[in-house]
Amino acid sequence: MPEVNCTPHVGRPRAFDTNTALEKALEVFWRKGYDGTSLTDLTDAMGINKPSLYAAFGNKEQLFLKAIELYESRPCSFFLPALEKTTAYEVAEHMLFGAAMNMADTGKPQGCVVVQGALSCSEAAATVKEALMNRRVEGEQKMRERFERAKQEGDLPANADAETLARYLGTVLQGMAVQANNGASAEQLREVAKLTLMAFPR
Amino acid sequence: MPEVNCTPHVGRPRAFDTNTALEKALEVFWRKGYDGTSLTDLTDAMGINKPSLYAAFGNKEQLFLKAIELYESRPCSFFLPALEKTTAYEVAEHMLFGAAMNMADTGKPQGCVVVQGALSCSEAAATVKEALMNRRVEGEQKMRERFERAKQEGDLPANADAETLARYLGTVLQGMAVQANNGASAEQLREVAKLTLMAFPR
DNA sequence: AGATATCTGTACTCAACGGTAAGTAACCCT
DNA sequence: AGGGTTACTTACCGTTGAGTACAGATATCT
Repeated sequence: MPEVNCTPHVGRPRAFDTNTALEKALEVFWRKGYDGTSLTDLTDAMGINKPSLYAAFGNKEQLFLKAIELYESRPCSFFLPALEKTTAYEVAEHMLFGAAMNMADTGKPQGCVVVQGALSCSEAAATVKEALMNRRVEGEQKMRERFERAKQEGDLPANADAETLARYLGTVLQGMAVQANNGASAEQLREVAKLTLMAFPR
Repeated sequence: MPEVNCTPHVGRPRAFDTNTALEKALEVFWRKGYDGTSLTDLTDAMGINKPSLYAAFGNKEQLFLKAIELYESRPCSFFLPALEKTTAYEVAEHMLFGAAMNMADTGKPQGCVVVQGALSCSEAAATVKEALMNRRVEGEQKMRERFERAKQEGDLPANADAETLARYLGTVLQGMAVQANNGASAEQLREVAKLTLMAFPR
């Protein structure tokens, strides 16, 4: 896998930090979506020229995919940490409250780039759309597996439907992204989270 | 308000049906989003040339807004009928099951154009994005008012939080739109609907 | 110091974008 | 039948889209 941050030993050194630039690109894609973002939007935000962008990241599509990777691996990401809680209920709890805080964070664009980056899009964005869809589906798959484990460990009843519980949570999380775009506050999303948990077996 | 379907008595008659053309435009916007849809996409689908489109609908933005109006007023729309059910629980039930059927309908684009038409978008789409956001928020407002009425009528407990219940339902409905885009079936969405209703007071 | 390798900025390509001018075709009214 | 009005078709406008050629700049390696 070609590393974004590999610094060659020869030649003129890069005048910008690729990770910082990638963060900037992520923010633009997040706010404007893939189709709504132009290369000019990107280069303006990243503070570089087009040839530098192409040399460092390939093209618009690859830049987007790298930005998504960054998004999911950032320390403030709540998804994977939530999965590691000790019971299924706690997993759901941390997932929902983490999302509430994260998606309504006013220091970043609202919502979730994996949801809103390319939900409906042009044919040119088909690859990107599919990549995002796969991430959403995989996220639910991980929750499902976690809940199946919980059934074996006994903290979910044996008759619980792990698949539907995962899809239910996925639905609320994705809905929260839209809510955040509607201007919902973190507190309002927490209220939704509490209500969501009332349908979750404990 | 200028009516789309006004047929003047003089001059050459229109060679296409404006409502049929609007349906076609709606379908394209629904699948591709506002930014992802080009005028060529539209004229191809509508079977007309650009000047006809501009003469009949104004411009791309106005065409989109008219398509949304059509979307919400279509007979298959489930939202307003659900509001008229006799109890709050039945309202929620019909809302959720209606959405499950509607959004996963394979005869149309998946999801909901009000959610995915311009969630993240360019500055050129700002007006359209705001219009969609307002529709989503107004939908929740209508649910909230319906639930407040239900409290007075006694079919919701007096201590129920109408606002949060409405936002909860809105969140799940919007999440279902994303789920449908993920490829979720109507049956899978119905399972989510059932689970959602478990948190709803009856 | 010189050769080599990489990055940067300017200036460009060409296609697609949203939108329109102008001439022709088709209808109603008198 | 002819005038008035509206719509359709073709060809175009200027702008912006993504992507690149090329020359100059700046580093390491020998």
